[in-house]
Amino acid sequence: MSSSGTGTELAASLRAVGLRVTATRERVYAAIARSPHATPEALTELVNLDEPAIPPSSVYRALDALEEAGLVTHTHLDHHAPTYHRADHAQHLHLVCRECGAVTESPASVADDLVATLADRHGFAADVTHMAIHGRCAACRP
Amino acid sequence: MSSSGTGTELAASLRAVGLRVTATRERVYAAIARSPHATPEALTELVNLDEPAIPPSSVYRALDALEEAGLVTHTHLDHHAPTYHRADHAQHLHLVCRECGAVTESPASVADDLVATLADRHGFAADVTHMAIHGRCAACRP
DNA sequence: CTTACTGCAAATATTTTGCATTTGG
DNA sequence: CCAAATGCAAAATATTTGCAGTAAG
Repeated sequence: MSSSGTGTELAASLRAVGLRVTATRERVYAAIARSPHATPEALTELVNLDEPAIPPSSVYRALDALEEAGLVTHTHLDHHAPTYHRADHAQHLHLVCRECGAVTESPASVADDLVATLADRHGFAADVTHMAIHGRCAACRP
Repeated sequence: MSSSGTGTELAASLRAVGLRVTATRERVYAAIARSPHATPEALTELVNLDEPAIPPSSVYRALDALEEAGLVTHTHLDHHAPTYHRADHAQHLHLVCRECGAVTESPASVADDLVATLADRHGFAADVTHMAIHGRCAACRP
């Protein structure tokens, strides 16, 4: 049980949807695990601390593959910035400070009431796992 | 009180922050009022049903100006799509269907509990007005 | 008048795609 | 082996910017 069996899960999840296990996908997945809330650009940089370098286009394709395998999800925390995180670490909401940009996490359960209300009133099945809430964090409040 | 004095409010809000009142800004603002949740691209198209045509770059600049004047706000409902709405019509959340893309609105008050909880547990002042919730709408559920 | 705004076109930034080559299963 | 994935470079998309002319105040 060296490193929580993550490598094995990655292989299994990819194969389960008919995708291959490649070095590129392993490296991108490892980078996401190391750096939650990272953008594709940031992940490219992070991944390329090691060689051989992986071009941005391949990072994008790896992200698609990982997402298709259900290993990662992405959220749009701000403008041009999809951020990726591991699916098994996704049960939280993102509190994005409009002031300093800090991203805090909160357990998804705080939104249970809201989810129930939306299901009730609109028949809408909300996935709060993908939710970003903007506002002002404790540190940036007067 | 013909049309709720909107034209006057626009002029006043722009001037209040030292911006000028121009035909471009009036037309873009009118388009937003007519079509909530529209992207810059959609607004450009809508605005250009009348002539003279306004180029995209000017629409972007008008949106910036209107936002700076506090007349409109924008939200990111999905990938490359900031959507604009009038600030005085913004007290709602956006329920975005991942299936069909439909955007439903729900009064912001349904999130009151959540807002209170986040303030309580994280000292985070959430602005649910800018919140998009992804999921599946009633029509797209089995 | 004076400075901000606009239109146009070119520049940026970001993500996607075609295709020959490599590699996983 | 065969199909899928990669690397590279070029294309597509979205947004920003420089500048000279126009118009708001």
